[in-house]
Amino acid sequence: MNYDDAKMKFVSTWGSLGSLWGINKAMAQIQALLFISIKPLSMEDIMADLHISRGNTSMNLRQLMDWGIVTKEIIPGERKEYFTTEKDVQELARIIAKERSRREIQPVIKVLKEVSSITDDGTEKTKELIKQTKALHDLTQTADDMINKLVNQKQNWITKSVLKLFK
Amino acid sequence: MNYDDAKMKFVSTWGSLGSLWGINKAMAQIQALLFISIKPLSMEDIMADLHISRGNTSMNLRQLMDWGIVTKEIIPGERKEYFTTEKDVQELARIIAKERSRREIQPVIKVLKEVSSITDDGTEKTKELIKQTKALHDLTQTADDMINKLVNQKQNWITKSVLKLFK
DNA sequence: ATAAACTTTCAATAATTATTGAAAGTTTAA
DNA sequence: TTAAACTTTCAATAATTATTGAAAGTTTAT
Repeated sequence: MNYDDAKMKFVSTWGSLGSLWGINKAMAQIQALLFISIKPLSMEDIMADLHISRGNTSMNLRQLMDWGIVTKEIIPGERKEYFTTEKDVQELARIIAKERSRREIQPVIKVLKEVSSITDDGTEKTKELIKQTKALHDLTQTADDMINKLVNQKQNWITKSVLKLFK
Repeated sequence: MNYDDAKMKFVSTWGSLGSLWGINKAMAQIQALLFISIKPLSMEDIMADLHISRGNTSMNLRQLMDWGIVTKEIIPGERKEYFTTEKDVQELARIIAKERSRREIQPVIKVLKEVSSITDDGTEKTKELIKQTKALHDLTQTADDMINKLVNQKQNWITKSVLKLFK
């Protein structure tokens, strides 16, 4: 496999994986492109490489910046804006996990807490609803805590040492 | 909040959360409904409660069974089929994590390995592609291992003890 | 102040994904 | 074997989500 094939394969795989980390295809592809680029890219560069429109590129770059994954780079003497992505995978994972937690997990935890806190009217179905949503709340909360704590460790040794525990 | 409101809120929240664990809305809602039900439900029950068609119910129940989350229950003397879901959240999490790993993470790991194994032609861009996809491969692999190992522990004490490590 | 170079916005459209409903299929009871 | 009771399938349709492209907006240089 040559460079161009490998690049294409990586970009499109990462793109279709977007759903796994909760973003759309174009957004994931732009990030992938920047991730393996050796220099900042302009909107033109991205449009040409990915064959997507200017509007699409602009909107998705903005979203990536909102996530804190991509930043504008000003190149002196250049009129165009250039973009780069976080290049360190650990840091990337940290940002993504934090954002997903904030955007998706926290709201669900809130609802689960609410639902599991209704007053017990003594009926079996109410008891079951409370019991099950409480269990889900605890699990979600625990998982969320773990993800955040794991991902906040900047050093890799923690990951390794935890892994050892389970080997 | 009364029982019916709480039930509705839970079912619809869990439904819209479907995307987070990679399944569609109806599928997640059916699972949610079964999860808080005190007895197995028939297709009719589910259709009526969720206001969805017979075809939709049938297809999504089949998918939930493929995932291994829902099972058919034969009730003696009854002609209809009844359905139940796994009620233990830990076990539920185990099944879901395992399936997602198998369906989505493994294929990506495979591609990352492939791409990061192209022959180094000495150019800077190839070096960068190899370096970055390798880093992504390692991270994804480590995360996948951790998820699987954590989730395979049936007892909750492991989770608690890991958590303590990071407090 | 003007115009060129560039970016953003957003209504229209395309692509994708979910849902329906009715016909075909299956199982059970008599 | 027939018919009633039930489930599955799948082409048509609806709903949702992503993408385009051109007009409007912004910035910079002269």
